[in-house]
Amino acid sequence: MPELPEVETVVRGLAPRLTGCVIRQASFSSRLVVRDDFQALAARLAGRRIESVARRGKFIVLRLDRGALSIHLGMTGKLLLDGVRGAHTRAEFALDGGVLIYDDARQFGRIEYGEPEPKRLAGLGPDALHTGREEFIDALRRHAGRIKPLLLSQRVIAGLGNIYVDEALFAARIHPKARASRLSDRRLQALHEAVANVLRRAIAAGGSSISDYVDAEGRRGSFQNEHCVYGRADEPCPVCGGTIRRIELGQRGTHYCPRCQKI
DNA sequence: TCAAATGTTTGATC
DNA sequence: GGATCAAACATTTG
Repeated sequence: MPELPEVETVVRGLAPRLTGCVIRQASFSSRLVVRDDFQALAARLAGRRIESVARRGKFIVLRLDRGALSIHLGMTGKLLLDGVRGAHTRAEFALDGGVLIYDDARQFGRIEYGEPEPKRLAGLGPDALHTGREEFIDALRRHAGRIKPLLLSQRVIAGLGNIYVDEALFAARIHPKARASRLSDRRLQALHEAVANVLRRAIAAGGSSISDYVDAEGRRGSFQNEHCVYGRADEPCPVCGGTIRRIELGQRGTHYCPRCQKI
């Protein structure tokens, strides 16, 4: 569910409500989501003040008066302000300004604490939304692989997932199997613009809700209505009228227009 | 019953 | 060191 635009939407909803709040009590119930000792982590968090709420790639980062907490939503994670606890609630944070519920059916999400920050964040590449043209091109050019798996790798560029990679490649008219090292400057510039453009539009729409993504207040996004290729196999291409195809690439469903996107 | 799902990690192999 | 591929995690939905 959550790629950069969805995580950004959640962070924008949380930041004004959480900043300055104090964590009164934390509790956890999933060994998969929380790998640390529950009691020790709860003890560490109790009494901590939330200094800021930010996004890095697909991670939500709560900077505390000591250390930082990162929350990755995985595939089905939801972070709900004053939400209702349910069968898939995996963590709860009692704050002086409300309750924050972490709900995650598949438990692919992760909650980690670190000082000064969780180790996981160190391996992230430059953020897809805040990377300049030069840095973006440079990050991709260093690799010989196919462009789609590269864009999905969070070490190369952080924040993109299956939906927005397919949409950006379509907008830039680049075939998902194209080799990054062989794309011209012009085409990589077009890709950089397409990535920024699709992400900005998706954020403006509150993200994409394909199955169950909701923001911190439980609201769905609407960008799924603007998808050109993702989830539209066998439908006509909005640009050329050809048929959108779905293939498998890097173990992920991949959608593209064979007429618009040539290698 | 089977396939697919907005993600990431790990290990084998070339 | 890279790149590629498969499998794994666990659950829901069509």
